[in-house]
Amino acid sequence: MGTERAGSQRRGIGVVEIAQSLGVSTATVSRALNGSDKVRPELADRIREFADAHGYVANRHARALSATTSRAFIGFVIPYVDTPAFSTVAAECGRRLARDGTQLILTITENDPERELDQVKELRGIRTAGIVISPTPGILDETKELLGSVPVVEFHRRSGLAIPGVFMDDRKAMADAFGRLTELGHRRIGYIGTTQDLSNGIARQDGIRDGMRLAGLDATDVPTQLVAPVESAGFEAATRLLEMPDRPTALIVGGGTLSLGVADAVRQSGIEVPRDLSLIVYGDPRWFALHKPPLATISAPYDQLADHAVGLLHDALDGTSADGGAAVRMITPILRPNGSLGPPHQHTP
Amino acid sequence: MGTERAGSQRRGIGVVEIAQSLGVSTATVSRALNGSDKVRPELADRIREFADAHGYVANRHARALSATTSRAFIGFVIPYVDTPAFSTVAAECGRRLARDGTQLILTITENDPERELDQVKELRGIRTAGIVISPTPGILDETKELLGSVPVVEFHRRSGLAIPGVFMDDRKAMADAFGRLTELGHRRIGYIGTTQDLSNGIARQDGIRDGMRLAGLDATDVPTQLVAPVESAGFEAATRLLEMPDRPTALIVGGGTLSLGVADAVRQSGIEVPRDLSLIVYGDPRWFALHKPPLATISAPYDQLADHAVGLLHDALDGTSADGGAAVRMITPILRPNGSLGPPHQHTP
DNA sequence: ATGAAAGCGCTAACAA
DNA sequence: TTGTTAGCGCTTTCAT
Repeated sequence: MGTERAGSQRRGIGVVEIAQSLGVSTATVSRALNGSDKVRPELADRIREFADAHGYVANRHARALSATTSRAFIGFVIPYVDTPAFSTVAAECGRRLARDGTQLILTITENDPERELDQVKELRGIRTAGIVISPTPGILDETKELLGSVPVVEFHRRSGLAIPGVFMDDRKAMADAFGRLTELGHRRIGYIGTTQDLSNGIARQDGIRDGMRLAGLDATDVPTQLVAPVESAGFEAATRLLEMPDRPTALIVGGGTLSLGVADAVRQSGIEVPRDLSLIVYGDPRWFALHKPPLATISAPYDQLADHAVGLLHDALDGTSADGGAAVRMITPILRPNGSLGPPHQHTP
Repeated sequence: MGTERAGSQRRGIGVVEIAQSLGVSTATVSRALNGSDKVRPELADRIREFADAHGYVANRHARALSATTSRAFIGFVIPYVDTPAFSTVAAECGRRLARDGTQLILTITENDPERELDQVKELRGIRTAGIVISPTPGILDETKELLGSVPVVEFHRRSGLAIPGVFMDDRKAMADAFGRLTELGHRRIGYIGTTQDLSNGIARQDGIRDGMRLAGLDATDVPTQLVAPVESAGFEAATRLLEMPDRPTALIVGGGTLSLGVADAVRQSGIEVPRDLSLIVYGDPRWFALHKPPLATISAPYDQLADHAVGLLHDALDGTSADGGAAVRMITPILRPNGSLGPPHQHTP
């Protein structure tokens, strides 16, 4: 109590202690520890050994403060961490960056532009070498300004800035899915998606429109429900569509969380899938494999996205990319057909 | 090209610039910015205004380097970020800590003790004020040593160190679930869980044993499969149990990922639930609501766990807790009965 | 190949 | 209440 902790090391050793113990200068120690080739190999080894033996851990703050050009940290800004679309990408990027000794700093905005601004400020305070971000729909101008001054890569959502990014080609994916249904003969197809605020909501609806056009259908053939991206909203939207007098013979859902609610509504309605209704949902196929029958899903290969994100980030850090043309890469989600797909059933009028 | 970026601020301003512009000392600026009450309010306001207007962001590294006692960072070490058991807790803790201006640094071990050691070292290098960790089963001695010298809170898994922690009382939860089945009349109950390596695997199996004892059953009544915590293993384990000549009338699963595989196997087996088999799985009820019928789940209230973790962390940081008795808090997962539960069906011998 | 010394941007004694 | 002056622990010229 109150007595200093006995023993050799109170708070770990630093370069000075190492230098003194070995009778060299701190400069030499620093060079050896950073693998400079300008140190006698034998000496360097001795220094590293000593450091290891004494559990030396470099103070990141000191290092970052003196060395202006450090890739010690990368900021990662996402709306949620409990959504696979974001968490999977975060995990993958973290893994890949760890190889270079770069530490990922994860921050969560919960789609709040104010929090987003705070986070980005904070990251600038940490002097992260770069930022990977999935911006909030209402991103603040001040945030944009801040982002303008560091290497940035965005994913899933667009900020409107001319910066490199990786995105899901949801438009194409939805058009493909729609096409699959029309090929099966469906002419009345319900769509449940998210509202326009969310940029992928737009793309997905655009995809549906593309599909309609291609099949020669118009808006009256495709009853649409745009709702908030929550489970209950999906449930209600599906219920509304299924209670229509002239109800659709197929349903496409444009959102992972929505899909859970929709699947539940379909189940409770007692409508038989795929005999009386074909169903394509959006999200992780593993989840929807539980459904009876297993549901056809549009699923996104997040690891690919992470790959590209890290690649673009490296380009941005190295200043490889041309200033003018911000690289944009698209990943196309995969349609996995399953037991929930079939031709429309002619029910008696 | 090559020309310095024109304009007033190259890399943002610092305390010196503010001090010079306002004709005060850096100390005064620092005090004003940190809300010290020893600055003339009017002056303080003027300083803060100026700082805001010029987009001042404190350099965290400099701050951390000079101020030894800072709560700027908390390290968070978990095996996976794409598993709700960890990601949900991380998100909650992050949210709660953000209120105090504490930044959470998330690191992923993937259950690799070497990576864990690296991460913890790294966190020490960042001089995080504390660490919240869900240790790997094979945690290294060196890691333990490092953890001994900072405020630490563990959750979900135990390191064996005498440090505060929050855990799920899986033992009790499993015993309760088992009890529910025996109350319904089941005398032959299959258990599918994870191997002993994972500390919660042990607790869950212990719970099953408690339930057996209470119901007067012995090991031969409870065919058990201990497997790796992956979906396919769950599928295979369930298949094995369901193909037994004297097959169980009920099944309990002790793991979220396992449960997905088990549910799938049950579906494919064609066995009718709950008529010929009662089923209790572990995990998020939303997932298993998709099943037909919706499955009874044992689900863990992760937000509560996060609450306690943050609480314990604060205690540890404040040195509130007595050195000897490391606080341990238990959270009991909730059994949500559902359509998958019923009395055993007497099938002809 | 090595050392001496000057910072990086901030906070914290100690003076005034 | 404000200013002066040291550092925090490291990297990095510039000498040697």
